[in-house]
Amino acid sequence: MRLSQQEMILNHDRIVEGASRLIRERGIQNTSVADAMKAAGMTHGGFYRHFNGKDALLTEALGYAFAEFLEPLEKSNDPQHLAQAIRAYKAMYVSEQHVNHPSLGCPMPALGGELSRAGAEIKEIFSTHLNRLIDALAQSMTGSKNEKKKLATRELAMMVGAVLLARASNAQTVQTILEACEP
Amino acid sequence: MRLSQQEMILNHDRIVEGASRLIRERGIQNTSVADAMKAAGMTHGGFYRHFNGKDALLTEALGYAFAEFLEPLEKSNDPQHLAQAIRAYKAMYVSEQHVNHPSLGCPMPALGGELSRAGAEIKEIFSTHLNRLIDALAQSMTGSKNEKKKLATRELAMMVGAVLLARASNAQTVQTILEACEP
DNA sequence: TCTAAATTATGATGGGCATCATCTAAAATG
DNA sequence: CATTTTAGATGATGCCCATCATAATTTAGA
Repeated sequence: MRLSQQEMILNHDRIVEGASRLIRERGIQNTSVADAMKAAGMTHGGFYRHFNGKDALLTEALGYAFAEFLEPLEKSNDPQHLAQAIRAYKAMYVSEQHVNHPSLGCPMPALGGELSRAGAEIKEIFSTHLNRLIDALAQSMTGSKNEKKKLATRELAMMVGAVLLARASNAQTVQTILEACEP
Repeated sequence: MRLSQQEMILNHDRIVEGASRLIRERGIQNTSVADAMKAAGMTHGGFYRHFNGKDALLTEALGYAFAEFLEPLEKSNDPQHLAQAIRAYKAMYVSEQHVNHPSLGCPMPALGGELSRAGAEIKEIFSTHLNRLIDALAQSMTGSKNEKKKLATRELAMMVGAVLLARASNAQTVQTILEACEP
């Protein structure tokens, strides 16, 4: 059954990518090792050839989820269209699409609760990517450097909170939250 | 072992209150029926005399947590000191104390993630209390009735997001979030 | 006082989970 | 081409949990 090294790397990546979707969709605790392996088309047995344990998978999957979700924002290096890209990104964030499809969405509202009880390493990863997102959003703010970062932090907190609240609310309340918190 | 009806009601309330603390501290899934009973000074056996199952306890505990957390805000009926009470409430919300002590804090950042996967009944309870909190905060806003509610919703989303992000962040990032999101 | 009802404790059951030992067959290596 | 290495499959182990049946014991009521 042995695979080539290339195929093993592909499998590894498929496990991480699938796990990043599953944990955003169902939560970390509701995603078993067997679930993650099945999503990659394998059985649970080979898992420990790829990762030391579930925590190691979580670390990689969290990083992947952030990278995937931040990519469209950080890709737009063109200062011409930066403002427009940020506007579109915010609108996407505070949208019914995002509320209803966490598996491809932001890891922060989806996993924040569980990660609050995680270890220092995970919190470090979380903080790093959070600050990356804040810095990206700050580019479209006005004021001093500190002021821009502050405004971006406030707005991001609002967007994260809006998605979190909307996901736990009934349909009617979802609408009022999204309308109130549109960028 | 039979207790008086009074004592049974007291026991029931103690289970609910303890559970509301445990689930905010550890999460719903990390709080077992046995944990909740032990917190009330009992063993797990008698649980099903009080509740149909874990879901029934969750329903009551969530309602209790909201009631307890909203009480200090809604208690201040005096329009004289209302503005001051709301100011103090917001400051308490976006504080290191609140970030570090979820067991007595707001259920929304603590449980939002898990509740997003809960059933309609739970989401109804969540929405009801969320709207109560929004209405309370809206009293200190200016503008039309709709505008006031909108502003309160935005600010509450920001506060909830700030606490959620801070709890999953490293110590340094906690500070920048709290400073940026202070009311 | 004595019987019956009811609350809590004890213990069992069945299911899910993370982890690991072992097996297999195919790729690396020489 | 022969041997070694190893990715993944199978299956077992031990733990935790929700739920429930039954036992023990005390209050409520006759």
